[in-house]
Amino acid sequence: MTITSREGSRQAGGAKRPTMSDVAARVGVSRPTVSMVLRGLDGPSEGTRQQVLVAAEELGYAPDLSARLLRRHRSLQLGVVFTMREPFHVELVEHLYSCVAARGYDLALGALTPTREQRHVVAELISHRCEALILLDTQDGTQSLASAAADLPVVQLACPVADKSRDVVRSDDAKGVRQAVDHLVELGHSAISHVDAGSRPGAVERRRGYRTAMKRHGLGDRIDIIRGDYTQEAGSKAATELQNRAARPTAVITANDDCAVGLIDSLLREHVDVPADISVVGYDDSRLARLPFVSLTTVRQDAARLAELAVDAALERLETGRSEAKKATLAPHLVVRATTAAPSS
Amino acid sequence: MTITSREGSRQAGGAKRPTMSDVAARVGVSRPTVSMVLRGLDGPSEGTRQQVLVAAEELGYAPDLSARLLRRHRSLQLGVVFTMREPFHVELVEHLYSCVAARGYDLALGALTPTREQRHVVAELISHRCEALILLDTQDGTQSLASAAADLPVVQLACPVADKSRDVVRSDDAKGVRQAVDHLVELGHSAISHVDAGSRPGAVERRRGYRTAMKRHGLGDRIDIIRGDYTQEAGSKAATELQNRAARPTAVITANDDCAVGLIDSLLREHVDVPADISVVGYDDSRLARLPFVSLTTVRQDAARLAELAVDAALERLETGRSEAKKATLAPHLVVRATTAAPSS
DNA sequence: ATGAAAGCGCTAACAG
DNA sequence: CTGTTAGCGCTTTCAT
Repeated sequence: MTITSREGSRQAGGAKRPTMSDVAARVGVSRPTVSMVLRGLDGPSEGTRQQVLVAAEELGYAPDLSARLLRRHRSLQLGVVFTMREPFHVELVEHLYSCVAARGYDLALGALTPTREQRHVVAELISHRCEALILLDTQDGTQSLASAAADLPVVQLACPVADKSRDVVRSDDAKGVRQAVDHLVELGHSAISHVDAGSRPGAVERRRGYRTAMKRHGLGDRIDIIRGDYTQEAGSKAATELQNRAARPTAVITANDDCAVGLIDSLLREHVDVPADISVVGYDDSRLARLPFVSLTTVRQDAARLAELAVDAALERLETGRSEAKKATLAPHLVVRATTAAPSS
Repeated sequence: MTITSREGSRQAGGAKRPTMSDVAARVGVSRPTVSMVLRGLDGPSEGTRQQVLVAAEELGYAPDLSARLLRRHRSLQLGVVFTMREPFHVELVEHLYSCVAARGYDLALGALTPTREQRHVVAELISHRCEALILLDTQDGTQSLASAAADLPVVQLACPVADKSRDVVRSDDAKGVRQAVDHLVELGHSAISHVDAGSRPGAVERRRGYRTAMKRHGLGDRIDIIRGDYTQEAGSKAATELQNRAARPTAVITANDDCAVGLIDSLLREHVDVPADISVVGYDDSRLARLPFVSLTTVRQDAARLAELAVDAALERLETGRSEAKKATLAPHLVVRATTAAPSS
């Protein structure tokens, strides 16, 4: 076999990638045959199949997904809008990866960063022909999506927003916080504060759950909400605020695990002991909370299950054509570890 | 929705996406004209231009990147292989995003997760026709890339591996650790341990830097390396190991900031004070280290600059056809904060 | 300044 | 079981 001109002019970045025709030519079959072998369809005989696979391997053939997509009108990709800085998002995305893989789809990551806001990220995912969008954050509310993603299934994962037309998969955050309050009250606490997450997604619900639970225990007048965020820094700031007060609460329910850890660390540095001097509850049961030395009492969200439900919701729309919005709410549950104890009287 | 005129059965999702032909038809011009307007090329008159833009907007037209790529033979995408769980990677990726955007390229994220190893991730990026690869991790060494990415420019960012043909952009880790040792020695320490990152990328260099610096200070016989990792958990384990010893070192240089924080927190919980009882140095100067309540003495790597150099290296290969490997090494520098002090007694 | 035609790499539909 | 044909949505080249 003669050397083609292509293989001859091999340069940095210049080497042409082998195409399906190249593989076909090498084996002496037609393109469609190669296509079928590579996609694992049956039809081609075992002999051809082997030859094709060998040839593809030898040539270093890699399928061109763009061309495939163009022809098939299906990208089999789900777009995910998320924040890499948030560990819980990362955890969800990892689960999303395994879910979609098991169902023959793929994930296209659209990371929100300081330089890329939701509007931009969503447009990009749409241009890549994602078939559905899974949002882990709703940065500028629901607005910027309205036009762009009008025709696309959109699932909001763990970020409830008032949009009746959209699928929402989430944990019952109010209930989760209520469990935390119940736990603390049982331990004997009554001065229970809440460090919230301001206007971030989910914060409203957690705040409401806190208020409701406090009132139910007759502690309505002890309600104390400290403005925070889903970050360690916010927890640290909250610690400072607490230290500046005349009277410290005996327990704090934080916005999430990161916030809790920030709070605890700052307190430790000022020799305020957790849980001896103050009890702290996190939220998410992220990897962080489970670390042996953190051992945080926290409200567990089942990330794997949330991811699964979100993927199911998206694929259901795609494959069965469902068009009514579906809301799935999982029950969270409290995981008691080492950061909560009875108040020292 | 009801059945549309042209084709009866639609995929779930309903309305067919408008194509360039639709926009062209609406305005009454040809496809190429629309194409040029949308790409901002000059040629079309100002009148047509406006009409096209309006029509595109009204129809909710979004370009199909796959089709564009197929025709242009350029994806203008750089693939990034990284680990979402590592904060420093996240930081680098955020910088990469702004770098490539400024140069007219885009990023395709390939996240390594427990279910997706490097081999798979790289294959995926290649199938998406990325023009170059930026690796922030070399999970299974350099091997699995050999065949797949033979013809693709590959830049290793902050993960030096012995591959002479590849571009490498990194900090001089050995030097960074040396600065940390120097600092501690100046403070009066001599029992300085190192928690390393085992076989993770970069660990070898940092270990070597530690050894060299210790010897240079005549502390060759005090060399003490504790096996660790780039995680808070590893730091915590190291703390446990230290506590089990007869004599504790007075200072520890950790694998990275996460590891340092894990170490510090575990020590704090056992009422070992940092820096009073033991000094701790991190590595990376990540967001974590800069948090006011952490205020970690650490070795700063210039993430923004590293990202920039990596993108430059990749684009240089693509655009100028450079083919010799290029190694760029930045000088890190020590940032002294609150976790180091003179040894007590 | 604009249009017509060709074709990128692949797969669906049909022929043989 | 395998080959032929056509065309996805876009951009390039060339003609007008």
